[in-house]
Amino acid sequence: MELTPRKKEILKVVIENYISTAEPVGSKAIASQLSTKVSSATIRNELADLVEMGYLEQPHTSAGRIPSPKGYRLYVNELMEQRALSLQETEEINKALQMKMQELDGVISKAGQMAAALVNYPAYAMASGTPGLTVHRYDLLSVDESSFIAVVMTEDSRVKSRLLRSETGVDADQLTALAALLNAQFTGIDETEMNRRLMDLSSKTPGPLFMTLSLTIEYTCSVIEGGERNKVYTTGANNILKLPEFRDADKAHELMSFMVDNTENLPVPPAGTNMEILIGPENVNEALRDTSVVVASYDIGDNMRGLIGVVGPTRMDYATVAARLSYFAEGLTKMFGKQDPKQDPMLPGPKEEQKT
Amino acid sequence: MELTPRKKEILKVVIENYISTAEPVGSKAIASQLSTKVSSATIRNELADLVEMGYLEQPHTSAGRIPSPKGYRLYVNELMEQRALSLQETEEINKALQMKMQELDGVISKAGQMAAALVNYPAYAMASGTPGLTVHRYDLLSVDESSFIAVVMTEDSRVKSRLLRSETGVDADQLTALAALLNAQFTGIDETEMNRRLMDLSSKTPGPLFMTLSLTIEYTCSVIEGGERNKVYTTGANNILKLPEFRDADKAHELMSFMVDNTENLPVPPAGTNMEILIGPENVNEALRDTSVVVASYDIGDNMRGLIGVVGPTRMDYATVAARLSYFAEGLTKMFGKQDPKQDPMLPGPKEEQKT
DNA sequence: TTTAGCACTCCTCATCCCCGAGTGCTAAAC
DNA sequence: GTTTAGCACTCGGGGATGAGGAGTGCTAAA
Repeated sequence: MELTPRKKEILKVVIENYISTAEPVGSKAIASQLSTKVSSATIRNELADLVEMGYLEQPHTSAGRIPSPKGYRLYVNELMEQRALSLQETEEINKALQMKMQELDGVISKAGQMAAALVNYPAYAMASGTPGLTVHRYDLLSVDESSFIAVVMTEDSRVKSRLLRSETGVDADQLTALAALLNAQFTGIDETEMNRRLMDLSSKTPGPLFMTLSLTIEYTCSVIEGGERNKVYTTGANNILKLPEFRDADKAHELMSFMVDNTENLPVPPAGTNMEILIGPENVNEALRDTSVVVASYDIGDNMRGLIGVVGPTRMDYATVAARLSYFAEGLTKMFGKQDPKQDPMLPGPKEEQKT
Repeated sequence: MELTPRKKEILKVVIENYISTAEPVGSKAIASQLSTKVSSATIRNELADLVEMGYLEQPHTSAGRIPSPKGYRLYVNELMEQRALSLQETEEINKALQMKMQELDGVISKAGQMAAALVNYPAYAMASGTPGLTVHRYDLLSVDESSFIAVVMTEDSRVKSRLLRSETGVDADQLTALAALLNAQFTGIDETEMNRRLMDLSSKTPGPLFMTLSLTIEYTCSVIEGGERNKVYTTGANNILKLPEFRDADKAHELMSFMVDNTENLPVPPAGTNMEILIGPENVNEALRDTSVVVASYDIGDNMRGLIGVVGPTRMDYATVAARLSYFAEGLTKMFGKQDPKQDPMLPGPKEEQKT
């Protein structure tokens, strides 16, 4: 059977009605919204065909039709009109983008929060890429006979520091020597290599100094391994409680628990694309098979990508969500990109405001 | 009318039954659980008195009794037995306490998460105290002709750093001079005073250098003002969906939204106490009047206090929650306190593990 | 003061039935 | 061949009804 233009139009009307009302759509209602005027009986014939073809479903014999995942997929791929954002919407998003995002630590979770607020669905945010971050430079600052400050600057120009305490004591000269050693031998390498070299040095270095060295390396490892990357932030989970499909507390609880616990299993868009929409069963995760996910990515610096995803019912307003999310992600990319290339892309220009 | 011991015992039985079942408790059920054997009719007489005195309520004439807030209050103050934690429970909490809490940034939210997991209710966490944090020491490290690293150590020994970029360029000598100036004139003072002194210097300092100076001060202000203090973290909100009183999605949504949005209005225990229990209408916040809140505090360093609060139905298991929360808070206090006093209390001992 | 007995209340749950929206099918019209 | 009107049918939603049962209050006796 063929998918005539009229069938497509009917499908579109059904989906858009269902998106806004969450209730099965009947033939009469469709007839009144169609561009060409036909009777409801004609629509019914078409609807029967669409059900047969798998684009629509019927909750029971005498109910209207609701879209199937296949129907949503066609809608998203072909029928959905690129929704133009209203001036008000763009302004709202721009305002959100102007939020001071000072440190990378914080940007990602903030982005998730704003995405959730933007679309009124739960959102998650994470960073991906740069699995092997390395250290670019070390500084050790003497504080007193037993403490010093370790300052570590990573390859991607983030700076982290911590007060460390050596039980054996360290003086300023030792720290200078140690910093030289670190900068010479412990830059540009990954964690395993660091530990290997540390082992090598264990015999050649005086005990107290080695203590201090390994302390610093230990801290360094925590910096390059930890941080915001790998972490997933979820927000706006409360939004799902407003949706009729989650009025059942058990369902809502299931999804929420999944989102906060199984953070590793959330969908990630394929490399090279900026946005992906996963509809219902297209999700690999069992817990998401009744929901849809829209994920957008933005660029942070050279080798790192931020991800913002939105989770909602399959009846999600794809056009609006996709439009807002992609505009927002583009804004984020621009925000990171527009910085002076010599400057660390993760840091704001000097003019930026400071208040939190 | 007098509150006889038997009345108290009955009240206690009613409350404990209601806590575990969430259903009105009848006279027969009470009779079977009382220490002295009396008939249900006797209980009914007593119940009628307790209702009259305001300790119990009756949903409708022929239902059992449920506790009123006044009843819960009496229970919490007098009747509730200090619940001893089982070995398993203490072990569980101890395990949670061993989680690596490396930086103050993170400890507070982590504490909230663990509290939520511990009691299966939504929890919030925040820090209070030290409104006027000041800077103890500055270091400026030259990176290239236009960038440098600012390292700021606060009075409470936290160290923060950031790569800054001066449009006008700075060399190492200038940075040294600037650092000396900062350490001489910008330590131990609060934000307003900082800005005042900065103003004073604006005319006396060469333009480019002043740019760099104000940039650094700007960053410093963001450090001492921002950070984890003042922020409130909420977690475990999904827990309420398991409770029968929140099966109604609207109620659950109302509470959840309140907890994520109105974070400033969450209850704080009065100074000088370690724990407070607020029952139903005792909460000032409108949105919390049907819920109870248990808040415990722990000490972080000298002039700072961490807060963990748990929100649940008035039918909350006060004995267990209070016991776990206070044990947990004590553990946190100890964890911060046991550190070498010379060492920054917010940082782990050198032996601590590093993996995240 | 306590207890047994009893009538009464009121919620819960299951059943039933009506109503209406919507369908599928058929036969006529275009 | 396609569209339309007509009509019988289906099925869920919602209100009415009634039995069952847990629990109460009251009274009178122990």
